[in-house]
Amino acid sequence: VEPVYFHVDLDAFFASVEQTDNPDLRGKPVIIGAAPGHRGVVAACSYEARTFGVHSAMPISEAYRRCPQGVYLPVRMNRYHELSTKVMSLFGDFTPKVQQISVDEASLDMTGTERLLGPPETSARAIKERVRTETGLTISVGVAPNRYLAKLASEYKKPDGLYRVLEGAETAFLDTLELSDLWGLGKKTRARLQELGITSVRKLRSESLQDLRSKVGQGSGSYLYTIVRGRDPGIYSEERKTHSISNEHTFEHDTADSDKIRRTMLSLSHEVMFRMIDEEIRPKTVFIKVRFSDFRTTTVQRTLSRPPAAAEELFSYALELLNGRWRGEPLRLLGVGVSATSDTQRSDGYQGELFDDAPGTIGDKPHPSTEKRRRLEETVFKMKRHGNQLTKASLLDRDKKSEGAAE
DNA sequence: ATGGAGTGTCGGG
DNA sequence: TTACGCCCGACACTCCAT
Repeated sequence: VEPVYFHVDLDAFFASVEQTDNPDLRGKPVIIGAAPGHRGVVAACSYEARTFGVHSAMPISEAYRRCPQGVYLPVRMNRYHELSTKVMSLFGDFTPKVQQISVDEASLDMTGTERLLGPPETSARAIKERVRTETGLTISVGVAPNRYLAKLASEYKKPDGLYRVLEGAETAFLDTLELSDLWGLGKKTRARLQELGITSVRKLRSESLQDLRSKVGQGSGSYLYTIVRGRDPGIYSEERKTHSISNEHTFEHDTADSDKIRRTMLSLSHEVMFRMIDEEIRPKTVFIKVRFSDFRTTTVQRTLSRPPAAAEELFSYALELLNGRWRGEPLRLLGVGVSATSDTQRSDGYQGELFDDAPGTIGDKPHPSTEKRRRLEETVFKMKRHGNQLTKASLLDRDKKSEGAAE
């Protein structure tokens, strides 16, 4: 049986939810994110807003300049999560092989469903219709012989799109795209390729694996070589555990107030420790992140002999790291994090003790506030949506196998 | 050679 | 006077130890 994958993407998700929840907003430029006048960016915006040149990740101040008549709304992650769960469960009626990629995306293995559901175009239309009638939301569906191409296909006809890349038409499809349409090929790599005289997918495909690897690096070289041939680089491979947890904060105004900085550091540390315990991971490396007024950003890390056992302990290590790097200049951002580099951080029966017998454990603290729980849920969810992403290492291994002859 | 640690870069949701 | 969040994983590069 020929493999068939669907990539499903909810259109302008956050903004669409706001518009279906409040019909007054339909047809209007809706911008979700920080409030105008504050530091922050656009998390999502409606297609109406996009006609003003607004797009996600744009500084909110810039968005406001371009679209002062827009309706600016805060992120209501709980509500989006709710609808996301509903939509994801609908996909389960079409195939058991649903991989949620993020809050608004899923990759479906539809191989072998034809006998039951009809050809891919038919089942794709059925899914779109089902989501629309049950939630009022529109989705874009990409159909292809592998997950990577399905992802690109879902972008191809947005919004409310449906596009299929047939077997045998992979490279022809890719040749209709710009380099910037390729997932995993960002601005910097594009600039590097431009320097090398590579400005199209076709040209990129004409480069040898060896050249690509030497010019853009081993990992990226193999990756690019794979994707321009319409092969799956494995961006949605199965496994994936959390390796790091971090919490950072941009001050409303840059500050050199050491008391304020200490207090911020402490609350960031508490949040990180809370999530460490909640997710049952035991990372041994502590790091801090500092951003200065001029946007220069630096991280400092230190590996411990055992995981920090309490927020206060994490806080004291973080403070030490800060002292090594901060000379009293105003700070724009402060972050605290933990990561597990080498040895596994998998939860097992043994881990409880390390927390239990540590001094000042979180165990004798009161229950986290409702607000804190809510934020935790949001954060955990946001992190989980990254849980199915590409491991470039595994890609490299795959490549060494499949391209061994070329090496 | 190999691998850990530390720092920074890149790409993405 | 003026922008630029928050969080994640992978990787390059360097220094260092084995």
